[in-house]
Amino acid sequence: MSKAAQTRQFIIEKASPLFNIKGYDNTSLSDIQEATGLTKGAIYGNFADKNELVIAAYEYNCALLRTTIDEAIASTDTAKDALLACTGFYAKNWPTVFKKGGCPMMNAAVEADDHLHFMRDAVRSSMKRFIKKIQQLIEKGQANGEFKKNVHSAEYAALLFSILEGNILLAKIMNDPKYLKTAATRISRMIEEELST
Amino acid sequence: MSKAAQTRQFIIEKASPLFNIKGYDNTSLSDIQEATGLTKGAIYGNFADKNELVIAAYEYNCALLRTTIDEAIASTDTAKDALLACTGFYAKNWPTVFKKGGCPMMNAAVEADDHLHFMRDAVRSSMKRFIKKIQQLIEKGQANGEFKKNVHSAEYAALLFSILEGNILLAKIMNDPKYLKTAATRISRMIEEELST
DNA sequence: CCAATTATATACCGATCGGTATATTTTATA
DNA sequence: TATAAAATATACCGATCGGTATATAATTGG
Repeated sequence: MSKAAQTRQFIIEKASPLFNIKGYDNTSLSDIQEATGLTKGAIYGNFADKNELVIAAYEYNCALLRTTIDEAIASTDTAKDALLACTGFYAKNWPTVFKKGGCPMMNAAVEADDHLHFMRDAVRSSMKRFIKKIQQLIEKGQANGEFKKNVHSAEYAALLFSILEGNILLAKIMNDPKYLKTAATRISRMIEEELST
Repeated sequence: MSKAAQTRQFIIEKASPLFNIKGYDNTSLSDIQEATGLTKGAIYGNFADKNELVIAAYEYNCALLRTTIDEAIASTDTAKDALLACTGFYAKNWPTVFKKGGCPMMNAAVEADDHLHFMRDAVRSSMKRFIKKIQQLIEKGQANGEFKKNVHSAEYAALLFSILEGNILLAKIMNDPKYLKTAATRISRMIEEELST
């Protein structure tokens, strides 16, 4: 890896939590200078403009989330447990996630359709990807007989995702993780009563 | 109403949709000047600073939403229909709501815990108020025998709210109201199968 | 190890931000 | 209608924003 590539990665790693906590628009270049200890020369030598860094940082935030959730999924045996691990991730890791600014998709989503339109596609595809992951877990369960086959997997996945996000919103603004517990309990119940055979 | 009070109200009415669409932070004083046709003199003559206007506009956005939903509720007879009217509001009025920037509570919530901390209390209490409205509709149904009494009304109200908000988030970023329909269908089913006696 | 290249630092730019002091206009009152 | 008071317009302020041209330093290949 060339020196510049290293620096680029370093900038992304230092900037991404800032973006997720302070907001992509509200985080300034000087914030990033401070966090990295670098100057504008180094930053603009590695990114064409702030937007490029914003996108890269957002992708990094999502990738980090994905990796962690994939690990949780990997250590399960059944589709049901995998689904629980995936949807229960936020409830289980709330202090950590909260400290890092909450769900990157939700945070970016609001800014994206407010005014940072250039990142809307990135937000959309990361959300679709997440929902698709849930969908595939459902379908896996349907294929191996764990889950009922008459459930519309895509629609159901989106529903689970929205319950999750809605409760994250509440938990964050109220500063109370009890909402995440409610969400986890509800989803667990839905899996038990509506999905499981 | 004095001239200044009139102007103050006029500014709030013109600024509030802007804030909800562009974001409270991203909407500048010059945006507001343009929208009102007034100058900074008039604006700062009626508000101590931008924050005061932001709070006033947010309250106005919430009050508007509340009024419309209350009207929908008023034209119902049963607790069940009232609950459906309340939770189905966004699905029914999506084009209008969408054009106005979506749910004011969600929009403000993300900005509030990102960096506009001064409006966090306002967001919290408006959300609590909305959830309480749902809760009271549930309790009304429990009192008159429409709903089962073993449901935790407050918790259940928060759950319905989060399903609603989660789907609004999805609908907005994906620009697809189908998610709102899913939410409405799901909530309708929950009322039928879990609440109704 | 030296030169060419790449990467980073420095100093600056125009635009825009929220906010304010003051001048001017409009409103209300006597 | 004259005048005091209130409301609005104008012109400006310092700070900060993203971005860039250029100077300096670090890296790399021969």
